[in-house]
Amino acid sequence: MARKKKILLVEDDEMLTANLAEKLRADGYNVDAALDGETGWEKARSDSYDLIVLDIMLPGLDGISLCRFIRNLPEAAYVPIIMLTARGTEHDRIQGLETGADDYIVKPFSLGEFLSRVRAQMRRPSPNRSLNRDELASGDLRLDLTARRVFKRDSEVKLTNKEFTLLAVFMRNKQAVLSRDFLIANVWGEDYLIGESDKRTVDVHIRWLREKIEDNPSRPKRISTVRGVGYRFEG
Amino acid sequence: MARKKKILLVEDDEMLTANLAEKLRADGYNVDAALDGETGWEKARSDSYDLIVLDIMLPGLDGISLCRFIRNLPEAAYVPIIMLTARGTEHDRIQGLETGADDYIVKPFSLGEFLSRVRAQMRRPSPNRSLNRDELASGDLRLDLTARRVFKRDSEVKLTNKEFTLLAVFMRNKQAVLSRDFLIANVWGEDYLIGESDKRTVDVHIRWLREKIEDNPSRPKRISTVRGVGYRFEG
DNA sequence: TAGGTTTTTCCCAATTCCTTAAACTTGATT
DNA sequence: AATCAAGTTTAAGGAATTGGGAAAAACCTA
Repeated sequence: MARKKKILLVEDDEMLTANLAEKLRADGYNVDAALDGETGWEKARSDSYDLIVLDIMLPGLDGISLCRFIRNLPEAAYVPIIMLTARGTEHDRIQGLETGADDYIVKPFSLGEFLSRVRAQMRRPSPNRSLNRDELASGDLRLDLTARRVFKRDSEVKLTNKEFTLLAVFMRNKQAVLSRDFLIANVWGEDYLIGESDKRTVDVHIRWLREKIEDNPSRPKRISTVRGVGYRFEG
Repeated sequence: MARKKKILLVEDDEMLTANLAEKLRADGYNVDAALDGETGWEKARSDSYDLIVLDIMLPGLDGISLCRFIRNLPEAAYVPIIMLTARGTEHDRIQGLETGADDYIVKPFSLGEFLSRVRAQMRRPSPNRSLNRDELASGDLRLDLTARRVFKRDSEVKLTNKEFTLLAVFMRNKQAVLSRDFLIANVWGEDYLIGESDKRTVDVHIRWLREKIEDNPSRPKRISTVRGVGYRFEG
């Protein structure tokens, strides 16, 4: 039989938490609760959930920041998140959804409504399971080719288009020395006509990339240069 | 029919090992399991695998060290390695990822996810397979054309671009006496114009090369001089 | 279209590498 | 052993390559 789905509830109103938890358990879910933001963060990062319910107003770490943190965890980036808030103002709402919540419930709400939203999220064929995701990983770098996102250690690194493709080419050719010509052909395209002088643009992109993925950009460990030949991505 | 791909599984949780092995076998792989680091090491060095799955936390020899050892085996240096790590143990995790694993999976994970990551590694036709790597070896010298690296008795020797191509030319023409003209044509390029007198530059490069690859540079054993003709690389 | 981001170009400084020249060593030949 | 041709070694200048700053150009997006 299928494993029970696990839900994390982060809400500071104990009464409400108890009610919601009870309702969810009655519906067959496995529920974990946290009464403040920090505890919620601890749980979110150390266990894996199928859904996270976050109150926006929380003591300590607020729901919006927490949501953002969670979205930056490579392993939890795609967990569905439902936000709860007392205020239904346009502003909060937009902010909430922009940080990547999947749904938004305005207090007060009925248990019935709550449950049906939860079920909706569970039904949704979320991109959560990395089953069909096309990924490349190496060391503590992981890159999701489907979503074009890159994670270093535990947090997301924002790369531009060229940087991303460049990195992908490197990761598909670990350990190999790649010439500028090869990189241009594979990142810019075979047909990219280029004068000898413009190969320097490769160097510049390498620099931007190093800036973002190296721990110490001036002493690059991941992408090393092979003088006179090109660059090499170390495993 | 193609040979079954062989996977080595090093994980101390017997239950988990059994599950993973079963799943992998059902998917057509040949699975070998080890319940501790030492056994894993024995197997890794005495047999050849297409993929190795390592838990980080292991009794005795831990996964991180094991991974490092494997990466130092010349014949297994490029086997894809997937690490299994427990969530939350920030420190171990980061360390592990730097030793050159090709992917990592955070526990708890689903069997489906596990399998898809295994398949991803197997699918990869990258230079990770030692089979596809372009290598030249002779005695205790090994030179990896793809990565442009040279190893002398398992430790890397840093060569400059010219030195590297020079050595490659020698190793492709073992035992043959190569004239300076031949070397210039093959290392510097056919079109390299040079005054008769300046063939000395070849000698100078030979000298740097000897400095780096000979045990005793003043009594060269690998590259010997054939007076009046050129140089010869001894097997 | 304005404003921000991404991509490309350009230039200079730092560095590494290559060449050249010259002194020195070795080996062959007589 | 003396001589000469060929090879070796060292050091110094010069060439080539890369890194970093900055800004123009192209590209988006609101």
